[in-house]
Amino acid sequence: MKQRTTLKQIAKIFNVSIATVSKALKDSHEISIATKLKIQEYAKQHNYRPNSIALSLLNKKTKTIGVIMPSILNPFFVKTFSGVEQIANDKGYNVITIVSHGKLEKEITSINMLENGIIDGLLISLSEETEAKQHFKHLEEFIDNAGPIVMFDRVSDSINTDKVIVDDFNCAYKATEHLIKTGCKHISVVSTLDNVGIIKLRIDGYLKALEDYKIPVNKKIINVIKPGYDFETEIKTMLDYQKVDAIIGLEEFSAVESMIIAQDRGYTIPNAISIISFTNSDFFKYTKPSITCINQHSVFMGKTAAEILISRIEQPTDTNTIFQTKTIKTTLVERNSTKQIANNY
Amino acid sequence: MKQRTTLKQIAKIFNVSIATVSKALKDSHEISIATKLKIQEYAKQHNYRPNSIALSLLNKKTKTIGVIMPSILNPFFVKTFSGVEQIANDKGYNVITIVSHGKLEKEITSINMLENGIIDGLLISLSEETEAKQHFKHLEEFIDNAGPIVMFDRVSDSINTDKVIVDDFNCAYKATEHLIKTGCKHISVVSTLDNVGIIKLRIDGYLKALEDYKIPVNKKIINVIKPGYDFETEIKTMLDYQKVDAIIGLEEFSAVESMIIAQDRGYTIPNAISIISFTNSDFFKYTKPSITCINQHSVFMGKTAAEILISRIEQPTDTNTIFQTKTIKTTLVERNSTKQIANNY
DNA sequence: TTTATTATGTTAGCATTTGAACATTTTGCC
DNA sequence: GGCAAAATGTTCAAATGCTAACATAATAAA
Repeated sequence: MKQRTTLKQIAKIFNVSIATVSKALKDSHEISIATKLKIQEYAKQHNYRPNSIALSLLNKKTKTIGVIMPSILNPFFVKTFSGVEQIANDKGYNVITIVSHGKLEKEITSINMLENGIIDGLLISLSEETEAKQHFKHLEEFIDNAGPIVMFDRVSDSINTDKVIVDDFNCAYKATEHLIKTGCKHISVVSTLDNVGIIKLRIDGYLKALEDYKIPVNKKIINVIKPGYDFETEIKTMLDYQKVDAIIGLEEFSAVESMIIAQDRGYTIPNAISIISFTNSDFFKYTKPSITCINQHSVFMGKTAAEILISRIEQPTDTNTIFQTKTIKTTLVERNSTKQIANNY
Repeated sequence: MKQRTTLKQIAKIFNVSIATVSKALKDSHEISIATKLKIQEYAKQHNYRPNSIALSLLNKKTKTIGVIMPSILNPFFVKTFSGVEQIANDKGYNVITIVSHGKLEKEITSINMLENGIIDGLLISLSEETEAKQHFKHLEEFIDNAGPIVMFDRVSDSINTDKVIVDDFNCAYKATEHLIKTGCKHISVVSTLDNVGIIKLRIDGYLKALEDYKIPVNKKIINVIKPGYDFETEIKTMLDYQKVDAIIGLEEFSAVESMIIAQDRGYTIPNAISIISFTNSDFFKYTKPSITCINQHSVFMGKTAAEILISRIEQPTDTNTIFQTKTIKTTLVERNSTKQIANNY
């Protein structure tokens, strides 16, 4: 790596001031054509590029945004990230990504690190622990010191920012309703995430559907598996001791794993047990049977969140801004892990 | 967002110079305890954080690295990225991610953008087009102007940098050998990527295994599907008109899709046709049958690449550095899409 | 001579660090 | 007690790379 070309250097070579070089490179009319030409020529040849760090210091804008997610090894977040990346790049922003691994501590230190002026704004999906402990001071601090935040998917009402969410209540309702219409009566819900707001919403939607269709609730088949418990054991026990004719998996892995366990125990899918999963993973096409799922349009969600954030950055708002919450509509993608809707509906 | 706290501000409040504040916050012995205390107290209360942009300008280090990948909607790259993110964060670096979508143009503009001093170094897996056109000027320029590059997975010998690769030749060899040992004789290779160096290496490894085991080569079942051709049609045609008893998929999707198509056409897996895939996607466990694959240890690859890059950044090398190429060992993960090894081996 | 016009330079500012310089106080010694 | 030397506390100035407002100089036209 050789010495980077700077205005100063060029100025020295042509025996002019730094300002002249700066203006010449901007093709300012103030500078004579001859001077401009030779300076531009030299700059091009030496591959001059204005130092963006210096520019950032000057403009107090870095054209960089941050994204904090609980996980990246998860199709939902990968797709969301992909949407964010696309929009950010289109609009000339760089994206700094941080994975919180569900840990509040990591979230705090990362946000503190990003609070020093490196990013113009932040996209965040809260870590499990953050939601469980309802700790949001770090977010408020960021907003105070660094710039706007847009929360997506795992959001909190306690923080006043823009939000992009999925209609979790409704889509859980729709999924449950769909299963009911295909003749299921003992519908289980399985999740590995506890204390996460969206999970509560989904379960509420599920309960509401049961209520509306006058199906009794069996709490033993609402299976939120806490950390430390073995997924397989829990599901096996449930299948052995409870009547279950459908499973709604609240995350990809819950759904596929449950299906495999059920198949191993001899249940046919979808006749003995139907399966619906949240999140549309590309791989659901390839399982046997392919898995019916709720498409949360995660790429679109990422795009939307990034768009909102960038517009907030570019046209900062006054103190009494009203923040918006955008809800992404979900769709049910019917595949072969659910039965056809019965005639009497 | 209120006004960010700066040294200047604090200095004004206590009627001291900026330097005093700076030193006080660094707990310098030059400053009296009383002054230090009140300044530190105030700084803490007002949540002062040194502006990293100003520091970057001063130190010519941003503690940020870039990662450019052809795709992010691909388990291999996601895992690699995850490894990179972990190491970078451990070492206090931020990661800026850019997806080239296989396009040279995107790669060039991104690298130019990152050449302005925003990042201290770059990790890159070349886009398909870059490899096809053998265009590397942008990379050389980056190295000249901005800092070290470490290439991973899709690398080029034309560029003198550190590299982290997979032993593509050997693992294709091993996969082919494994199939041969389980009794397969008509082994097809399927890929959707053309003009990518690693694909050539893999095919070479495959050919070498055939040669060593004296199995005749049938070029019609080496199926590199060019853009514009329909995957399904190509595979169907191959299965209908050629004798095939095994398929090696050079990327996840090639493998799963091929398996599904074969199953649809009535072939049993693994008895009629065996399947081996490159890259260990978590979902290969959940297909029926589960898919035997080559674990490329992508997370580890990402970690290794990040470690090399950061050490290059932190202890810059002289002009005549010898760069290293690290090869990640792969392992064959046997599942149910391949037969057991026959007795006579 | 005055006034534009054209080309270039000066300065301040963005936030920070750091070694040198300065001023003040304390200490030591005769 | 007086004075130099040492210690202490604080400020200055330069540096990072760049821009923008303002200033200056020289030339040409009125």
